[in-house]
Amino acid sequence: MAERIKGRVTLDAGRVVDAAVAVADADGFDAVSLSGVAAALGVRTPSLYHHVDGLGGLRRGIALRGIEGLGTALRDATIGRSGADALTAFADAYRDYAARHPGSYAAAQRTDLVDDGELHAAVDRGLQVLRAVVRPWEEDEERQVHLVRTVRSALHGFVMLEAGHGFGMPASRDESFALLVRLQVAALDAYAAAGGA
Amino acid sequence: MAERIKGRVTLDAGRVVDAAVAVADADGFDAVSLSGVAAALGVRTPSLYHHVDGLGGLRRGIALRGIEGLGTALRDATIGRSGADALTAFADAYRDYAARHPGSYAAAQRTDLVDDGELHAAVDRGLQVLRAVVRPWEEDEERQVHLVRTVRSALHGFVMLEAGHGFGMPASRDESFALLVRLQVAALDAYAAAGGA
DNA sequence: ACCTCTGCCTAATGCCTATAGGCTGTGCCC
DNA sequence: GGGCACAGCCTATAGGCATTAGGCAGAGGT
Repeated sequence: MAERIKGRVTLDAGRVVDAAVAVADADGFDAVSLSGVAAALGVRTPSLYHHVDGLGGLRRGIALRGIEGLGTALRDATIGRSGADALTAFADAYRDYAARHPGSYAAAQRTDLVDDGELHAAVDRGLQVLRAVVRPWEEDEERQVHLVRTVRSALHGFVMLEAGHGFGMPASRDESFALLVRLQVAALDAYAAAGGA
Repeated sequence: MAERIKGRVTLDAGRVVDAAVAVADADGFDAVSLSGVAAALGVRTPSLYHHVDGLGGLRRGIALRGIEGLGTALRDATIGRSGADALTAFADAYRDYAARHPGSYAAAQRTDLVDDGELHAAVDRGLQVLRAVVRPWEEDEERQVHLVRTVRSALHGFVMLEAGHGFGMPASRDESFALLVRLQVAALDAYAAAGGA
């Protein structure tokens, strides 16, 4: 496809994004620059334009990786589980992924990526997993949306605050997260018990 | 203090940050640049350095505004309320502030502002309000921390997702948020009923 | 009236993105 | 086996931004 052998291996869109993801996860999303990635690849900056569509395209590539990686992690974590068990596994996988790939996760939250069909589809694949997880508490698809948003908000918020060192108190963050998940389950139980109020 | 009258009013640290906040809230935090703010003020870029400490200082100023503004909004909203009533008012004020000041809110989440005493103190003032709000469900200060983190995560996550157009489904976001708040209350009730499990 | 100081300015540097156009080696085709 | 076409790297260049250095003018006190 786009692989040449000479002794020195040459570039490739995938390899460029690989390098960018590495920078993003190591030094933060804002630290990603074309010149930095080019330097990491041992190449001059303009050469990257043959593989990605400028800085915007590179960032989009990182975001797509983040979204897809998170989606598969979530899917893998919840396979064969249901109810509170599935929700807990989902939550742990979510937090774990964000902690391991802070740059890619942050990239996926860029607001300038709206109306991007491929990205939206990738996000939806992840949300389908969560939708399936909350189904035991709410059959109706219309109302599931609100539950999905609620759970997603809690997880996303925790993960963002944790990544941004937003938790100043010395109390254990693991413990806080475990409580958060338990409270989500309790909330869903209460919701179902009340018949979807 | 730093106000001169000539016919043309001159600069001031406060005025510079004012202009920056206006840009941030209108065009997004990432759109804030020294050159843009200088242009908005009818001034050349280097002139700003007499009032703020470069781009970093300007961003910090925006963040501080966001944190303090949010804190006072939260305090005002919860005065004279308690229990579920207070939590609902807190949540509504939180979301409302973030929606009205997206740039300042985003600025307040920058990860590069750790170990900044003044900022931390401002954040703590806001968190004290939330601490007081959850007190009816948990007296113990150690364990309050986890509840504060949980509620804060849910609100922060919702607000961030909403600001980033993360909710693709056409379902009402107001309704989702109202449910989120109700579920937080239900979760806290279940927590208290179980004696802090 | 002068002197100082505050606070604006111009000038210049360096890093970044982005575009245009040249050069080289690979692999195919004759 | 030799030339031809092309992929993919390169240099050169332009323009935007942050940042620093140093000049200049007006306000206010003495």
